[in-house]
Amino acid sequence: MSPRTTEQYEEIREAKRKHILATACKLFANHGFYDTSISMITKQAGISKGLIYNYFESKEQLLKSLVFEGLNEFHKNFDIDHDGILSNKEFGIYIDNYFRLLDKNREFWKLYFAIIIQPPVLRLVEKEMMDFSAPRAAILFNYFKDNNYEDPQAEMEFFSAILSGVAIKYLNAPEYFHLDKLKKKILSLYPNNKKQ
Amino acid sequence: MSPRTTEQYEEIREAKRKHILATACKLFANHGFYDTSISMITKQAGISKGLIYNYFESKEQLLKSLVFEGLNEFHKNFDIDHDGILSNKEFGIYIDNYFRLLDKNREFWKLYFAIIIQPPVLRLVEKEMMDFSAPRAAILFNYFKDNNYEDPQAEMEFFSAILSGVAIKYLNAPEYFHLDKLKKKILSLYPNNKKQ
Amino acid sequence: MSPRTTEQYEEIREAKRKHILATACKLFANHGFYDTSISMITKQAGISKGLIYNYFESKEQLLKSLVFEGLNEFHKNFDIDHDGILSNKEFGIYIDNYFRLLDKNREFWKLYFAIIIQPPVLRLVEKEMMDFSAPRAAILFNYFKDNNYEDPQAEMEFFSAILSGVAIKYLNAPEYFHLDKLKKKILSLYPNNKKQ
Amino acid sequence: MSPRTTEQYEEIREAKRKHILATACKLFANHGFYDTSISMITKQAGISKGLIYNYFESKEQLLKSLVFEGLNEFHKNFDIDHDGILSNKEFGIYIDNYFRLLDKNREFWKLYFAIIIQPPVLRLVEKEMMDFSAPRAAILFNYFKDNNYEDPQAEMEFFSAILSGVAIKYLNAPEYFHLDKLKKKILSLYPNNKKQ
DNA sequence: GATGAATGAGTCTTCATTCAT
DNA sequence: TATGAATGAAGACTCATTCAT
Repeated sequence: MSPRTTEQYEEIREAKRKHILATACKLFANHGFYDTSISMITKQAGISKGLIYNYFESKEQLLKSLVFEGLNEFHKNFDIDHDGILSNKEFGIYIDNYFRLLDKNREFWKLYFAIIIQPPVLRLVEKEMMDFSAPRAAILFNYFKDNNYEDPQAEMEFFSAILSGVAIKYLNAPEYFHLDKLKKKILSLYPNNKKQ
Repeated sequence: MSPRTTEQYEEIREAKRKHILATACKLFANHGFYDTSISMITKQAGISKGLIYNYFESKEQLLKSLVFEGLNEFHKNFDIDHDGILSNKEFGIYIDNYFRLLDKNREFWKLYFAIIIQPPVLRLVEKEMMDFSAPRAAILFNYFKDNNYEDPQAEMEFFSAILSGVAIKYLNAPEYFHLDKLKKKILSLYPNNKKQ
Repeated sequence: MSPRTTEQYEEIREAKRKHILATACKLFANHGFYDTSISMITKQAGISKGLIYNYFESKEQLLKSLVFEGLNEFHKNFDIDHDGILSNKEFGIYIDNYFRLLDKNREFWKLYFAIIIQPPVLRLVEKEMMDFSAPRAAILFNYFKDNNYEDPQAEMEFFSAILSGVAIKYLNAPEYFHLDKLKKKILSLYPNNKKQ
Repeated sequence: MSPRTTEQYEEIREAKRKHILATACKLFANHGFYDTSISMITKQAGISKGLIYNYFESKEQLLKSLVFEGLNEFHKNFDIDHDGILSNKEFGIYIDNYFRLLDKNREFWKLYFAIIIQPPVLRLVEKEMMDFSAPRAAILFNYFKDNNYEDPQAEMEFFSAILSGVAIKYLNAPEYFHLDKLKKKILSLYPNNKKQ
């Protein structure tokens, strides 16, 4: 058999990396960062304990990668044309996507909210978080300002709070909170994008 | 010398108990439950490591007491006359108190939200939490129903989500989120209590 | 009321001492020396934790007193006239008493055998034990020698072994081992004292 | 370099496991279960403190394994053909082996008797003990019954008591108790097997 | 790349003993 | 004499990480 090419190795490596990340995400989300041991992850992922350090420097780095790559994925759906301006259409799409991804990637978001609330874990990924949230906040501020809201800052804060609140409530008790109804309620508060 | 009287002992115990709880609350809130060791608490509280077990059965029990007594304190401000019905006035007072206590007991609420999002920690206090949230949800549902809201259930969920979202955002970045503006925004959504 | 006399105080003190010893004996026998804490003893005895140190120097000393005083009590029934010689009658009485006290003071004997088998506990009371067992062994040796047993030493060892074995088996499972039958069996091995 | 094969790992594990068991047996026998710390065992065995938990779930499990495997070893010498019936020959062999193994594995038997007498430790291994002693008692009962002893139950109890008593006395003071003489004495009580 | 045995610092918890009152 | 709060050393156990193979 001919030896594998470098690309093939890279592919295999990348696939295993993703596999480890996915396994860790599930476990972190359901057991918490501290109650998930490296052993649990490697056992669940079907690899040996030592191997994980071949892919990630440490447990902390694993978490960072997880959060960073997850947020990256999500960020693609915000300000789609990357012009720093949110059109009414983009605003509507954003809300749509928010709810869709919240439901689709429950585990990731559970992890995300657990992280931003737990100080010592947050510290680990603080920089990464800021890199995402700061520009997003600015863009939202401008959106409300451009749409002549009286107090765009307050509006932005309120809007962020609603989205976070809905997420937390839903993630915590998916059987009791109805995403579709909540989404409709939110959309009714921001009628602009309806006409779009 | 004769020994202290029972009352003297009880006073000492109660004072120290409160002192330990306050110390633990601060540390849990700022470092997280798992990153706060018993050693840290006792050192901070100025007592020996063993003594804490004279007051609390375990680290878990300490957390339970903390949550339970904190929620108890908070609960006093909801449905003040305990008739199971929320008048418009009580609804307004509730919002007032929510914001006031959120600011006043920031540490407790940081701890609270950290807990409800972290599965393994939540499990420890699940029962206590439920005993508080279930009746509260029911009363809110009735409030919206009695006030002829189209979908009281959705309204209740939405209202809960907003409150939680505001809390999380504020607790996470008090310097960036303006409680007074957010409160005004919320009140504007529920005009009934204005007229009261 | 007139103050108590010195003797009254002594009596009270002695009664409380005995009470503590009895409580400790029961607990040691049923839970083992290491699994019985000072707290357990004082709680069971209805006194405060500190008070026990007013009666016994330490947990170890408490054990020593327990064993020493118990053996002392038992020893009264051996070589009744203290002439260093065991008559056939005294031999028979000894066996009688052995079985009687084994049943009556089960707790003490459980403790006793637990002690002589557990090295670190034994070390604590080694001297006391030796002071009892050495002269007893000598007297038994002489008894078998005077009664013209072929190998008095072997006989003495065998006899001691039987008594210990019966005790251990019985104490361990009183419902399965029948003291009366075992006693009859032993007596049949040493017919001399029957004729007496 | 390629990793070790599964067999290599298993060999390493098994060897180390046996080494730990042997070390623990010696220490438990000489210091008692409670006075032997995990630290002592690992230090004596020349391994790190954590490693022992790679081989045994807990200190209790270590004890259980020790007792179970030791009794298993011993049991091989009882009712050799496993037909549930003890021939006179097997009875004699049993006594032979009992004395031989008592001397050879003194440490194990010290541990064994320390355990059956200490209630809290016994509780840990109760089931394992019963699984061994119950069938043995039954077989002995049948042996005495088949050999027309008047009261087979009493005989069985007596025989068990003697063996236990001899063991305890010998293990406690090997320099004072003469196994060979005691064995001869016992054999003289059960002459059947002499003719065999 | 892959394995899992090995390390050791750190965690929660217990408990005999002391001591101010 | 009597109380129980307080101490701190020591114990069992966990787990991220390393490393020989």
